[in-house]
Amino acid sequence: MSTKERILDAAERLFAEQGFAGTSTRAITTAADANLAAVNYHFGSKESLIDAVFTRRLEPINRQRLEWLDRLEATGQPSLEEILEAFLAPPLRVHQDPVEGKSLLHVAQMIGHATSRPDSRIKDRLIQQFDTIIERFTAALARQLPELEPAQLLWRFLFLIGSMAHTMAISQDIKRFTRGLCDPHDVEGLIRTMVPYAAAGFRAPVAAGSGHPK
Amino acid sequence: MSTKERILDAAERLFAEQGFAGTSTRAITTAADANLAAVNYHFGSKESLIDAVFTRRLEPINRQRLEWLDRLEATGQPSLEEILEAFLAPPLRVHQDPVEGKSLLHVAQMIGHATSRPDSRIKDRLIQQFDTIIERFTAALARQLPELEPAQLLWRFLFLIGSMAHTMAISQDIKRFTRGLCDPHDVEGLIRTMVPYAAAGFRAPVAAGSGHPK
DNA sequence: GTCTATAGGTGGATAGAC
DNA sequence: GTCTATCCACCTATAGAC
Repeated sequence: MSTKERILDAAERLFAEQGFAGTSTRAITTAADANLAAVNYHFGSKESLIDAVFTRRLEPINRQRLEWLDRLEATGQPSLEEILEAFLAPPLRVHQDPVEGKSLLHVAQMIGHATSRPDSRIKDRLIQQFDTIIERFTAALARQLPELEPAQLLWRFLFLIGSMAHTMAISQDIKRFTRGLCDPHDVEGLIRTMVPYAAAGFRAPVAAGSGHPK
Repeated sequence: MSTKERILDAAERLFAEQGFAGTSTRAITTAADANLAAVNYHFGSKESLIDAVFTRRLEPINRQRLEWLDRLEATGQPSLEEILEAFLAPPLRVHQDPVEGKSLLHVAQMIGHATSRPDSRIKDRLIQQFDTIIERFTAALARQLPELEPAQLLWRFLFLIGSMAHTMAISQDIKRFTRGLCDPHDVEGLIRTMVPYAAAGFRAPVAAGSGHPK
């Protein structure tokens, strides 16, 4: 494996475990069995390395989501459940993959670090990676739920993202939290749990006055 | 205002904005207009300061949740919507309060920082603050939904926590994300949106095989 | 591409005067 | 309780040999 790849792997793990500020390039190069100067040689700076770590994992997942949605829409109007599955399954499946699983756990934790920090350039560039995804999926959901006001649909989409992101970020604590009742490694079961939960939420009648005080 | 309080206020804001490792005690004491040695004098260490910042805000909110649930249960079996409101309204209301609002936004972001870091003592002590809450509310939900398997109920409770935590953590980006359609400052509207969404999710029929592969 | 060496800076924590 | 002064470990980044 090349030095560049070893650095990406080590950085991914350490950034997830300790945050960006909490991880020194020294720690990364040591863990990667590379020289201290290698980060700057291969990536230019610590910040560019962070971007590279994100892009390597997110690009394939978001491509999969869009291809899945493309396939669904090519054969007519997809159901609400199908749209939700196209959104949830790609990240959750990678998340659980025995080979790549840890990598996406780490990325989920890194996203937690980045989104928790309100004003960082890291976060801005991260959000760009999701622009197309948000646009395509909200459009598909709106076609399936024409009665739902746009603001309500967006709120519910945010709730869905929160459920997914939170589940992934704390997956290693879920067993302890639930005293072993919930098994985060059973991803197909998790998908079959999350899709109906979210679908029912999206179909719920709007309470009087929600989000439209005037 | 005492030096101790000024340090807590400054630390809360800076930890939220920049994470724990990204915030130096120097930055905190400068922002608090206090002496560099004051953090160690009043709190002993940076880590104990982090704990103090969390406890100051979380303790009253979790007390409010439990009192609300106590009142509900004193007058019979509360409805699913009432239980969810008792769980969601206290943090969301503080979150939006003109005086204390920023403080809880900061705590939400700090929770994001802490939960994103898998192995920290900070996270362990943070989780303890929620032990009673989780126990009492899952029990109340289970009484209201006796047909739902315990594992399914816990999954759905995790989804709810994710929706709430995520909404609070990114509240300052919601306007931008939704092109102004969703207004995170309309908390009563948000509560009236989130409660029916989650209630419908909790009541959704369980898909075949979810969470019980064997 | 990889190494050593080092510059130049910031970190948490403390000692001891007031 | 608050201050100054200081210790020393650690940080990112770069220069320059190989």
